[in-house]
Amino acid sequence: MRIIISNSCDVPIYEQIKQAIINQILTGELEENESLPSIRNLAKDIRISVMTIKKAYDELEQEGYIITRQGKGSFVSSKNLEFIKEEKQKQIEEHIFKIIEIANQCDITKSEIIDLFEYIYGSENNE
Amino acid sequence: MRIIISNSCDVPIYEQIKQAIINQILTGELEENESLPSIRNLAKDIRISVMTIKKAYDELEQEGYIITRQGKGSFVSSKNLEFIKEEKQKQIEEHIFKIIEIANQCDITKSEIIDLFEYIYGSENNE
DNA sequence: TATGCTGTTATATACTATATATAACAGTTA
DNA sequence: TAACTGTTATATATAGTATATAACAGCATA
Repeated sequence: MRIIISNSCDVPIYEQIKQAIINQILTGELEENESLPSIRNLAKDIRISVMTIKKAYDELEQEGYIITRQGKGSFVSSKNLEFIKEEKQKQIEEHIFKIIEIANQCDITKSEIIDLFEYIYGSENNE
Repeated sequence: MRIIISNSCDVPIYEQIKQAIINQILTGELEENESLPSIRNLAKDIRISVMTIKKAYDELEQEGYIITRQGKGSFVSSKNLEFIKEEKQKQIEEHIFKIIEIANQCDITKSEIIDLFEYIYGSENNE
């Protein structure tokens, strides 16, 4: 499993691990029911405490991304694609909230934001 | 000075103070060269330690929003508002890049994003 | 110059989140 | 039984946040 941890970053290690795994689930790099590395192995791999991995896995389970069984291991939970799309839409909504918050601070108008979006979208997607 | 602090929020108090003051500068509620409340008065007003106010003011000075002089007080720096607006626009661009990245992962279309934006913008701004 | 404002610095304490290490415990499978 | 899984408990360390207090220093003015 490819997970890169930054110690200089102010995001907690367990959070970085969570995000890396969520990302791999959402992109399909990790498939439904696929087993995750054991907490001990992953801890050894990326030279992190077992407890830190456990904390990441615990939160992933609580949020419904994985299922953990004592003695067996952890597995990507079998969720439908619609759920994943909803999760992504929530992420987009978070960014939109932040954009509106910033725009309200400095009189940037709705149409200015849409223009900016259209411009960036166009150059990103070669339209 | 109207500053509302939430203790239940996970954003540090000094950060909430910073954001409140930046907001007031950007909206013009605090004008250039206007004096800010003294750290002791503000601390008393909102029932917060002087040191916490100082930390907020220190960071505001480091980021160029205010100027502090021992014995005199703190003042809104006479900074080009256009510069600040450009900084904010860069922040918005970063969010747009991330939105497009997420959208490309799961076939969310440009018009779906714009619809979502219009919807959220409308409910946030009571249009 | 004395008073009363400013901000500054240093010290001590406290709580929480994060991260580590270690050991013992418990479930699963071969 | 052996060798994997995860779980729980304990202890320790560090950093960030927040508080309280006291002493120090600059500025303005009566």
